[in-house]
Amino acid sequence: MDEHRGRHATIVDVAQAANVSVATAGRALGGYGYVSLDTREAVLAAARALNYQKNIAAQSLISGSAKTFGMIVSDLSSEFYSNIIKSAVNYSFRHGYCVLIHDTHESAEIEREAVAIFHRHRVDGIIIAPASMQSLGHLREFVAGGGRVVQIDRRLPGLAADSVTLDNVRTAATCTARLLEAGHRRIAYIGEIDEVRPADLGRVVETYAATGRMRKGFAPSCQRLAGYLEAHREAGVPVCADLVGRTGNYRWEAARDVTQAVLSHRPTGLMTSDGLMTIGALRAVREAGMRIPDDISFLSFDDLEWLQLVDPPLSAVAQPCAEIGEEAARILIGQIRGEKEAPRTRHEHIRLAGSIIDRGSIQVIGG
Amino acid sequence: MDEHRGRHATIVDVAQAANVSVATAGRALGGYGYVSLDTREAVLAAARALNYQKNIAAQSLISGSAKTFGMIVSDLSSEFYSNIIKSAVNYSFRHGYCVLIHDTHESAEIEREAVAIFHRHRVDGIIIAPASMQSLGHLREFVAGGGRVVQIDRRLPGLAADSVTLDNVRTAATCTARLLEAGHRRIAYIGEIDEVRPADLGRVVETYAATGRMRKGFAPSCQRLAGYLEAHREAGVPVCADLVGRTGNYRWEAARDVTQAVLSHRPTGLMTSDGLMTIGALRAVREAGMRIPDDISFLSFDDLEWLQLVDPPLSAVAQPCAEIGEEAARILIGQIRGEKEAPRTRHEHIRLAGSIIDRGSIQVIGG
DNA sequence: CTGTTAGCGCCTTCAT
DNA sequence: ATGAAGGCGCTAACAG
Repeated sequence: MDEHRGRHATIVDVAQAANVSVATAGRALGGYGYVSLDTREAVLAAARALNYQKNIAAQSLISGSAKTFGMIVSDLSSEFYSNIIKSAVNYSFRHGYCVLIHDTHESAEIEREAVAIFHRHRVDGIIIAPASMQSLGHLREFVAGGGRVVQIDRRLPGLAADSVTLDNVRTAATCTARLLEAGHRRIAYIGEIDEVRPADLGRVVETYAATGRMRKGFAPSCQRLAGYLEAHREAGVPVCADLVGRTGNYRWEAARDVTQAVLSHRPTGLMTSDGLMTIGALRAVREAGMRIPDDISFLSFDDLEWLQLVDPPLSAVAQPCAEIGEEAARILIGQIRGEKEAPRTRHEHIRLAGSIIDRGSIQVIGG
Repeated sequence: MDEHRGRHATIVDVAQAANVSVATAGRALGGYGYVSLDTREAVLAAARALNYQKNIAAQSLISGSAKTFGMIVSDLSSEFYSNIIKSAVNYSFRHGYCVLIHDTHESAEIEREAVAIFHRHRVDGIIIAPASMQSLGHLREFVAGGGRVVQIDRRLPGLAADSVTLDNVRTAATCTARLLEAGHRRIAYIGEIDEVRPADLGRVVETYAATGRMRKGFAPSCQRLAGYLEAHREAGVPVCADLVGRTGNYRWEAARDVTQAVLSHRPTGLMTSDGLMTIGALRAVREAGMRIPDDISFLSFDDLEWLQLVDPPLSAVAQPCAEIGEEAARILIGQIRGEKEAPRTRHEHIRLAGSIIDRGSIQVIGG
């Protein structure tokens, strides 16, 4: 009658068309149990003729799995996250999983909502770049209720869940070492560093120089500062606190202003803590009329597409986005497979290293 | 026993905890039918205590709707699509829908797979930027089976489905008019234009000049060429076929080479057919040692983030990504609402206009 | 206002 | 190798 909508063929329809029982049709369609070759083909033919598509909701009700992952990031359209999503989605699909996605705009409240909705969809796992260090109750609850979680990019220390992150300290140290090896002795670092109070910054640097110790902090810009300091220490090069620029907020205008100030202390090289800082720092360098790499060497943390399009192209350290996405999905699938008995108490924490893309913006100076 | 996984509270658990029947619990939880205030609160409290989350799979089995959309694009990580996805996802969530996503890398085969899987998930609709003009059988079948489809960015003429696209002709005409108004009489256009054979290009331009008619073609670069020609005609300015650069493929290196050749015909202004062409064209302009906007005015079709970061910043026409995504989701939701009886034969085709972002790369020359 | 009952589409024993 | 029957978690008739 009025079945112009939602008139999907069911396994019953297929069974009737093929003159078999629903059980047999189910076996042929689902690839389980015993079915004779002839019946199987008859069923498959009937299914094709009816354009039968298995209803995953029904399957999920029984199996408990919707063959679906949820993915939550703070900004879906950023070059970084969209690349991670792309690889995670592709990997998941190749392994039979769909991906539900959501964007929180860094709102913990929206994140909590997203987790709840994914829970209602009974996703087989959530890949998430947590929006907040504080509010993680919803994730804890999800995990406590048996939900699988893999954190990416950011890792909550208080959450019992796997993670795939960049090794910020090591990668920043590698970057710094590259500049040091090129002969630079006055290297500027521009970052948010909001976990360290402005008044404490000088002391942190000096303490590190004296003891080789510092609280690494959780924020990437702090961990990367640690790498910057470590590389100096290993090379036996003292750090001048005036060369560490702290914006305190996440705006490129602040990075421009801070860089402008730092430039007056005559660095010969400069590295940033991420792509946004790169924008501000580059602008300040240009406004100061300095030429890259002749007047100053430039190394961007985060490799964004436009870095190869500016003049001159800028060297950068690229995060392994594709790997991060794949690893996260791989871990989830691994968890699902390996859950015959083990209740899992230990967690996997993968830390990947970034790789430097050399575009010639680092000048080698007199060794 | 071994219920450390998947031990989700069900409506039965909640009903028992609240000492009511499942039906009553369902009514309280689902917000339908009559429930007294006291019972409702008791049920809700029990649900909260058990961290009950409704199983959407079960709900979907009855209602026929999983409250989910599917979204398929050819490149999830492109600035263009990721912005569209972001807005579509946000709009959908705000209206109670989740979004499943997939990336086809322009493969029609993967697209067919994605549609099938989304069909199995019984999505309430698919938002898609079709990968191929030819292969659309899977979409036809999906629509024939009662599936809802909204096309974005690209529109298949042979598909009975709504669409949200950019008005390429009008937008390109606006761009061209902007250059013409600035006094330019020799405006280069760099595009893929692969639907027109190289040998035919001159004839197409001349035919248009003579008759005001041309086959607009389906590919964006051709429709935008049409707009370019139309604007010239309206302004009474003749087009020189030598200024129309055809790459024939979608690679920035080709755009660079073609632009290099076109520059020898001394254009005073240049516009591209999209972001990739912009990369090649910009490189050619730089390599030719020409200064923007003094030696040549530059207008990019597609506004990418880096255009404001190069020196000098480049003016561009921005596609309304956020609007495209929202409109697509809005149409889908509208379709769902308006399907009491109407079997829908007419379809909605929304064509949005791009807007020019002026960054000063267009020089006004002697009027 | 509340409880009982019968499915939605599929998988899974258990017979045959 | 195949069929019959029960149930996953929820909603939608019905009664009461």
